[in-house]
Amino acid sequence: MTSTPPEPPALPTQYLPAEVEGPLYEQWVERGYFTADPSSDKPAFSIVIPPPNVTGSLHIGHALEQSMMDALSRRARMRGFDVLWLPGMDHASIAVQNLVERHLGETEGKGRFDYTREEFVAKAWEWKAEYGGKILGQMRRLGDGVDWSRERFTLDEGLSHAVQTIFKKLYDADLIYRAERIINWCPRDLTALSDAEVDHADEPGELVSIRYGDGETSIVVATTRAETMLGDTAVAVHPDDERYRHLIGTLVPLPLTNRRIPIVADEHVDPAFGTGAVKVTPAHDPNDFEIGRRHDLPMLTVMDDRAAITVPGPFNGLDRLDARVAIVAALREAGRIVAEKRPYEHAVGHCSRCDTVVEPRLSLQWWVRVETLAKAAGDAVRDGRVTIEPASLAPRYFQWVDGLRDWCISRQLWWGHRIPVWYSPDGDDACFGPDQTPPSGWTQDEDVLDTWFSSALWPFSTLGWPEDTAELRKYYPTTVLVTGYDILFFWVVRMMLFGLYAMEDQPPFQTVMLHGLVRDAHGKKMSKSRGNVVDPLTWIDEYGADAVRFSLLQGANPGADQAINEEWVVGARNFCNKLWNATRFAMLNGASVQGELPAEVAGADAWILSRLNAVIAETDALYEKFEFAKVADLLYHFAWDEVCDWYLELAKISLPGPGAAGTRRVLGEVLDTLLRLLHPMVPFVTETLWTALTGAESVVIAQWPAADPSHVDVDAEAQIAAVQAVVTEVRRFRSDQGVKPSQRVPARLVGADAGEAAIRHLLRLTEPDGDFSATASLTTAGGVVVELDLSGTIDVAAERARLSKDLSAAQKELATNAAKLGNAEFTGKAPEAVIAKVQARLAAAKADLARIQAALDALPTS
RNA sequence: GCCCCUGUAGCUCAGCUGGUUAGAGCGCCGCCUUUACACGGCGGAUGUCGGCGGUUCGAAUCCGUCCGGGGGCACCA
Repeated sequence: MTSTPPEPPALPTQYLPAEVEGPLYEQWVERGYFTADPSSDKPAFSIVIPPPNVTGSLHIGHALEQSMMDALSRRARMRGFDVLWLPGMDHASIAVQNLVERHLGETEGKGRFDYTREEFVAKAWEWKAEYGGKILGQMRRLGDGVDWSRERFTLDEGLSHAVQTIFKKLYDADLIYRAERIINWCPRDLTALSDAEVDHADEPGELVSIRYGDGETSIVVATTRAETMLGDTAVAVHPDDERYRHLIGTLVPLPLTNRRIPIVADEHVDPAFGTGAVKVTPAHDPNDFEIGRRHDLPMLTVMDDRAAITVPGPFNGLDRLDARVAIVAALREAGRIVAEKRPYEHAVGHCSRCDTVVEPRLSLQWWVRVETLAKAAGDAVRDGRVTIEPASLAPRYFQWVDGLRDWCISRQLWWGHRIPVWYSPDGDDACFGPDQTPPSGWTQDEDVLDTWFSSALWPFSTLGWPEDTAELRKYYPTTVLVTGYDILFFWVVRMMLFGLYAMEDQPPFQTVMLHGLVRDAHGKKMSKSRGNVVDPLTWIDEYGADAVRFSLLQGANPGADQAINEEWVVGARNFCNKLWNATRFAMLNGASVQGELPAEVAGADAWILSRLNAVIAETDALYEKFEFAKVADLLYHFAWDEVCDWYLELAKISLPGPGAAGTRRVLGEVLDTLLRLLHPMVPFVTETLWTALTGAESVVIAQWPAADPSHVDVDAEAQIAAVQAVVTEVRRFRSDQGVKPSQRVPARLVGADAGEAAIRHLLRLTEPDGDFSATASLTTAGGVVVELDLSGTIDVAAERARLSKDLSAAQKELATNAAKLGNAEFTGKAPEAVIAKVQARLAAAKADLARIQAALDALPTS
């Protein structure tokens, strides 16, 4: 596809991302670069995107996560894989329903129950069409190379089919069941929640001790939820508790009611806590529910679904919090309050969606029986079929998966996958698969499934399961899952449960790569209330997508949180500009990318090819471990320090000379390779530059660089290292002496050998002329002597300070190493190589010391 | 209560299996219109590696302990 090498377009002196990004992205998509091809012979590399909420917009965490996935998949494509990066969105049941409700309240002034179910769901789809999916456009801004032809939505027909299929499969296997249990109920959203959807927070409440009964047979209980006493059906004590043994089996009158409740013995009670006696409200507390089951106690529900009291009498209709105050007041008046502790810090569960205090409530719901599924999910990681990166986060996975309790999957909502169970007029129930028709007269269960139920199927439902598709065969199990450690439980564990079950024990992914949270410049969590949330899109607008991507990847150490700040992005933008100008320089100087490399390379050319080879190998090794930060750091410093600061400067010597053709070819090779290495991280600027440099179609489909060990050149590396040492040292001298960088200084060099031309060029040293008089002589670290004619303008004090500093460093070095070698324990026990190294350092220190001392002695005494 | 992570330069972080004068980015100081780039170049300063103790010839790195941050799980009547 290469066209004839074009005339090098005149690049402006600055990279302007806004002008190239949009058109480039559209071009990539149109050319089908991101479209997977299951029929190709190439091996598969697949990633499914963690589906963002259809309501969502791109936040900085997405930007990080997607930058990682894009880098991995772009690199895989260049390495010759058939890449599928599958995009899509989650229907986000509760979140969307709440948004749509609010929207309808604002636009039509109506509430949810003013609509029929069908009307409401239709409104939700309208809402989705109009406002949903904003994030998809933003992903394009970031440059995500996803396969848009395979975009999925969790409420799509195909995915719904998958949901119904697996529900039936689990139902038939008795792994889904319906039962009345204590669930987490949100009195605002009017739905059940899973344990994972409840956030616990310590809050100041009250601990009230209440005396039940009178005299010898009375018993004092402590509670933070006095209002639930109306539903008490027992008092429990520990069976071994001597204080209460005589009361076990007796009945005690329940205050404010005319009921008498039994005192029961239960191991669950901690005799050391409070009074050692617990009021038991089986219908409003999970532990009490268990006690109630063990003792066959009545389960008395005393609140409605909005958490208002339903017991006839003075408290009827009161909200639970008002009821708490009223009931404590009534008990106090009745002389039943023994103690009150206020504030009393204790954990309270909140709805993760709307922050309302969750009400534990006895309720008939659908559940997934997780025991065998969770065992399989744990084993898949234990036996190495799935790797968790970084390994340090594996314990957290096991903490979740090994302690998993049955999962409440039904939600009293309308937006979502409706439970595929129907009831006969006689009350029988049956589950029907997607291809089955329930008998007429049967009615479907009213509830929908937890959003995470369909997300759990994502790695295979998106590939066509339960149909036996080419996609499913080729891309499952997916290669790697990239997601935040904060979502391990919500999503990763559940994909493992269902993936292993549905796909014949094949896990949904081979590796789970967990990243951390993006925090603000000071490592603080971003939140609206703190006001420290940053919008990646404003940064993309200002600095370009590549700058945002690169700055995020620069901080991305596996599993660790990272800070981000606008200054980081500026730095990354500057880096892109550096690449821009390096390529611009190369093109202005006739860099060539065609044909073989010169057979003989020497000096800087040999050195940079040797370094390039090492950098390729290192980059590959780091990518295998998902060390994005280290890849970014490596390429940043190679590009900036070695290529730009040294190689380009050195190349300026030979470019006009007789070796120009060879250097032009090496220069082209270096830039070509560097741009390919960087493309997965900074796709736009590399595409712009690489196509301009090479005239080829696109770096997106270019080949990933391969290390070539034949380029290793130890001598050239040593030669350039020596040049760098001499140049740095003389520059420092010049700087200390106040000699301007541009000033040319006559000089005589001794011992510089092949490096002399380079040293002269970089230091702007001219050949000694007729009246050359060495007024300064520097013997540098490599033994190279540089004599300079500064016409007697040496600043002796500055020079003495400089040399004295070097002298003390050398003395310290000498002493450290001499001490080591003088230690028989060290020489006796340390490995050969370490001793040799110390000896070499000692010798070098001695030489330095002599050299510096001589220079000091040569200074005129002022 | 159990478990995990973490404390390194002003800030944010690398330094894994112990062995150069402990590094980077940003910031800071000085010099510079040197013909790719001032979104730049060159030079420079800055750390008793949280404290104490131990293992070792040798500890930022391993062990113990204490102090300080962050997080997960369970319980919280």
